[in-house]
Amino acid sequence: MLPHKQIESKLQAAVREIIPDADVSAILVRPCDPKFGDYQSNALMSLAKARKLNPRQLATDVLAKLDLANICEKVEIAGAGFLNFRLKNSLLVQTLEAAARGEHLFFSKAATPKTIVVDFSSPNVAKPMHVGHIRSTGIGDALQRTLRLLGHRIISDNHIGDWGTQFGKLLLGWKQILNRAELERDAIAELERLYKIINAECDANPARLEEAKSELVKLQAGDAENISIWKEMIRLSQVQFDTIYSRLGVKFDHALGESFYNPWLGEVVNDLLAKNIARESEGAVGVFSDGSVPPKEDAFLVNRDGEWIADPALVRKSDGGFNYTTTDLATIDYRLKTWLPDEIVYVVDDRQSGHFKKLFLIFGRWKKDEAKKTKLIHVGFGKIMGDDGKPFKTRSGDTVKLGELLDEAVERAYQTVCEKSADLPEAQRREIARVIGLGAVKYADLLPNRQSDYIFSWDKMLALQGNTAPYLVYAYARIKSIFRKSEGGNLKPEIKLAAAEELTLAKHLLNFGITLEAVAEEYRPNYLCNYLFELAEKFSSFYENCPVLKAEDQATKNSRLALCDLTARVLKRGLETLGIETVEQM
RNA sequence: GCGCUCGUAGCUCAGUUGGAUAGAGCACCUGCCUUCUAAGCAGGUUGUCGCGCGUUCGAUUCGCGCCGGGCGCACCA
Repeated sequence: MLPHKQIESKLQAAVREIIPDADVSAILVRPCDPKFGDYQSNALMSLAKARKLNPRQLATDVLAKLDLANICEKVEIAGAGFLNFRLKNSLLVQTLEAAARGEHLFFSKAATPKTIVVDFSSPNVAKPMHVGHIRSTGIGDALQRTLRLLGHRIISDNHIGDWGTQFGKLLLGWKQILNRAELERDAIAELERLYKIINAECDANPARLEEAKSELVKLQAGDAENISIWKEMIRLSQVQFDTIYSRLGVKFDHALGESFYNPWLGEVVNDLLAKNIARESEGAVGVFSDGSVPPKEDAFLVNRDGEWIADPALVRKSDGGFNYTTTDLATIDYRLKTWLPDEIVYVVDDRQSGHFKKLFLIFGRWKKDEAKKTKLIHVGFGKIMGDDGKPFKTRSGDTVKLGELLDEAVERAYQTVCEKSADLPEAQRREIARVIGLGAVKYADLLPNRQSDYIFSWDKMLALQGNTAPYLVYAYARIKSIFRKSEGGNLKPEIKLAAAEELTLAKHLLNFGITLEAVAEEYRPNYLCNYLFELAEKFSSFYENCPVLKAEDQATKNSRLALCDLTARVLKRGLETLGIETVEQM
């Protein structure tokens, strides 16, 4: 058991002795400012407050029952009732040596593994993946990797947009203005061209819109020609998706698109109607307020000029077509029946928070018992803005295509590799540029808190200095360079810590697991970014001040080599968890 | 109008049950490559945490009000 878990567990036991009925699940310890110690707990102050006790007295009482022999130095009560813990050097060394022997890597698997469906990326058929997709794809992938690492059973599912009204227009375009040669050359660009032209025509001309609708109706009715064209569009899009995902190293267990759920949509609506959850209104079918909460908190009401009016979620349009709420309900139902998950996590733009709020409420009304067993979670994220504060576009007003962004990143990285490492063979420089360029883009997107909008900047996203992926990979490559020069020999799992930089680095290694748990708990990969950046910083400082291969004696050299190796392993594993590769040399 | 969300250093952003003297990167200045990769290290400068009130031993964090930005508000997803 990792030291902080031991402290926590002993602390909880001590609290239980003083206050037998206390809920000790919130009694936690956290890494803290080194001037106070290695770990801190402020939990006793909250507990004292809730029970109207004197916090310092409570801390004193708990401390009297707290036996941390062999774990910590003398525990101190500070301030209003903080407990400050300083690890015994012997335990720190033991923990590192166990890691050096391969017994752990500073994290432990979840005590109760959960089954979690992670729904992310969800690109649309016949449209190019653009810069916005980096968010859902990168965050979703980092989360599935983190949860898997912690021992959960993950089912990742790409809910591809392969159905919907846009296909009416696409079919019309395909039949009337398709350029076969262009389709061969760049299928997605050609499909996008078709859509833009027909869409503009439909806006201007109602007759054109009717034509498109009629193509859609034929598709929905199973018309053989339209089905065949539709399938071809999906196939062409899938080629694009596969190319991008392969470059990004993103894998899904399933890619059940919206169309997969078509067979059940009618049943869903009928069932909702039969159970009086939905009702007809103006020819459509929708789910309305059930009056169970005050209007202000009611997701199905909206205030217009002082009056509360219905804001339903439609599940069937007046023309008989279905809405995405219907598809999403069928999807939840399918996932629950198929995988029995404890959670379903949706990594989707925050602008859809209203949709998910309603969706989850409707599902709760529709399938009460199943809904109780499964947590439905919307992990939202902010928009990517241009430097004018508006949604990010290229100078010509187009969205930035993801493939082109990745190309640019790799190209910029290549320029730098050629400057810094001109002596490496070209193939190796290309490979380094690929890893660094893609890593820079992913890391720049994962670093900000996912909820905030951020301003896109080529220079920032492709930056190779500062708090970036290249900095982290560079730290890794420097360690690997040491080992290339260490002339073999087996690593000895014997650690001794003397220099301040060694201690700082060693203690930071121990916090890898806490960080992973925080990422999983709040679905925030940026915690891991910051942890790894700090690790690289602490390593760099160690590297400057503590010679490894030229250490003063053999024992120190062995110990430092072991520290280097552990740092490299955590960096590699951590970056891998963010979906970022490493190189041995750069 | 109503709801959601955001407002932290010159710029871009962090800030983990409310917690100790609010941090990082970029930019700017000063040092450091005849010792393991200078994509680096060491140090320096920068704040009414939008404003006000409240809860609390303690508020960037919670509540209320105001100001300012963004998003959403029935047959697109």
